[in-house]
Amino acid sequence: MIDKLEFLLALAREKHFGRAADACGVTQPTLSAGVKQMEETFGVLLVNRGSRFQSFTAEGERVLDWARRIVGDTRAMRQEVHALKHGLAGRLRLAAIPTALAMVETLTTPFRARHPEVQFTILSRTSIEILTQLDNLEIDAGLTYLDNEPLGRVTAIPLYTERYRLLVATDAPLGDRTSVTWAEVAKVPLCLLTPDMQNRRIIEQLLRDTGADPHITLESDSMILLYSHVRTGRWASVMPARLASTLGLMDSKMLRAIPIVEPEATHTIGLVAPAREPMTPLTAALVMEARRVAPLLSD
Amino acid sequence: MIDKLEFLLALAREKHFGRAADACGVTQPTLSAGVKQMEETFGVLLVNRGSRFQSFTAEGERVLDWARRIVGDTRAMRQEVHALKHGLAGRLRLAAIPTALAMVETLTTPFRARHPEVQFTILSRTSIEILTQLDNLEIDAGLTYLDNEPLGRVTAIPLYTERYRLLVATDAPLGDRTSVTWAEVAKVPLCLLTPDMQNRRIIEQLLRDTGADPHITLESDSMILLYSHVRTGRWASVMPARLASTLGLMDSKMLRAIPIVEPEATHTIGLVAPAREPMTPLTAALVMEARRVAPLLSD
DNA sequence: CCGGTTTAATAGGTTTTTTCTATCATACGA
DNA sequence: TCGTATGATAGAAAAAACCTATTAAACCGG
Repeated sequence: MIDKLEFLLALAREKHFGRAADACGVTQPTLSAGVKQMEETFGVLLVNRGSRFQSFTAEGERVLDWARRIVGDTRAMRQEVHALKHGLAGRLRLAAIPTALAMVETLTTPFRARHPEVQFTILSRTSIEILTQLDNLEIDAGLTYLDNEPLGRVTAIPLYTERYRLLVATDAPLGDRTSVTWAEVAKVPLCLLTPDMQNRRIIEQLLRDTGADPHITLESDSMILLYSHVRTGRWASVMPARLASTLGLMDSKMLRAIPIVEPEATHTIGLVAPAREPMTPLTAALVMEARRVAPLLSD
Repeated sequence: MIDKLEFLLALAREKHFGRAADACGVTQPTLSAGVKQMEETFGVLLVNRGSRFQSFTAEGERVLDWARRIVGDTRAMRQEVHALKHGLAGRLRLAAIPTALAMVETLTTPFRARHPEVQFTILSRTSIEILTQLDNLEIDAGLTYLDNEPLGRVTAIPLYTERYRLLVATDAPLGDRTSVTWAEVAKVPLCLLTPDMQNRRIIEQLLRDTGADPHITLESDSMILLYSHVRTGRWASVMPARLASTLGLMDSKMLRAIPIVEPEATHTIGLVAPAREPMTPLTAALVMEARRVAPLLSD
């Protein structure tokens, strides 16, 4: 039964019988049969199919909701029993927005010191992807904006506030300033994250609020790529202060991270975990670590 | 997997492999194998066995907790999907303390008018049994005291307050009074519920508070039996006012239900359902009915 | 201390269920 | 219209679940 519910979850995220079957480590006929069997026991169609996967029926969506809960609880149970016997162990699957990637370390380092048997998988994802994957049990927790877009059913622990800096080569325009305004930033060629990133949307909004038409001449989903382009002196970028200092840019002679004012915008970044009671032991431990670390990060 | 969890739940309430197997509709070796298999997949012993069932291990108790939740959610899922397709149907399993049995009708009658496909099973149980069976998913809801002993993790909907009456034959001692005190009640031969019933403990406490040593010369777990003994005129009993009126005693010339004062004690009786979110559709509907009915029952 | 009883584990065999491979039917796109 | 992608179906093989019968161990009353 629980295996069948996992089939349904896989189908929900892959929207494709074959790929869902792969994800579950079974063949496509096995998954098809599993779904069909659930439909027979419930006496209700769960999936609208034409010649391919189309969508879930209303009943299917409800079952999906329950499946998320039941599968999640089952995993939590396994993990908890294992932790009782062998201590906290296993793999924590995290996802973070690109601008938060550099600070994940402030969470993972003390966590690992406390629980050496725990392994991590950390992915760079958009804020929307983080929330979806959280819902679908694909990750255990995420690091994303808490105050900008609706979060859904999650537990949120604020970690720090993002303040924005103009990242620019020392010898480039504006490179010698101690502070700049958003209006000034809008006039220089910028490289930013791609528009599917919330950070990009935030910054673009701030730029447009000045009435200007910003020149975003390069975009990427990688902060490293942006960073390397700024080093050429031909682009500037905007990034959170904490990210800039973590990267050690403050020490560099070539690059500067200049506070951007008017307005001095801030956004809260924090840990989000599924709002389940009780949480899996690993997630609970991570949340506890986040609460411990948060005061050390506040400005 | 879920079947195995059901095995564990059955074992928890039967404390006996053979009886648990019977309850699950399988043979004893099947249940034994199921439990052993769980122990192997978890890598942990769940049950302490000597030559017979002894107890659950710490890990076993945790798994049991999860099992209650997961099995409950699975049933709720089935029920919900069925309700989506065919409307609210199925069997609602209730338990009520004996003194509340006569008023269950005020809940079931309007409920059945609204949902004709729903069937009921209603058992007479002690307040403690009700809470245990609620935990073990053996019943969907119960009717019991809300204000006297600790309830645990339940949703409680107050329905009415119990006030006490001396049930006595018209020609017996005290039979002609318009009100009596607890001290007077303590002096006549009484028949009451057995001491495992909370109602008995409440009344005995009230009697002892007067300093007297009450004569409880007959006890039973059946209100009907008590009632038939009072009719002989050789015993009196104490019962809630609402029960007395529901039984139509007020109309009878032979029996009277006389208010007991000093003090005029009251206890709240209500519906209790597992504090699960979301509830099964049947339980949710019953809770809604209880909320609807409650104002009509208040004095 | 000794047979009888209760209780759960084990062995062996049967049935049921699950899963796989291979193939087919259908729709979609170029 | 033909090639491709997708999911259903059929049939066989493998795995599992389950049952009956039996055994081993503890408990109990005399």
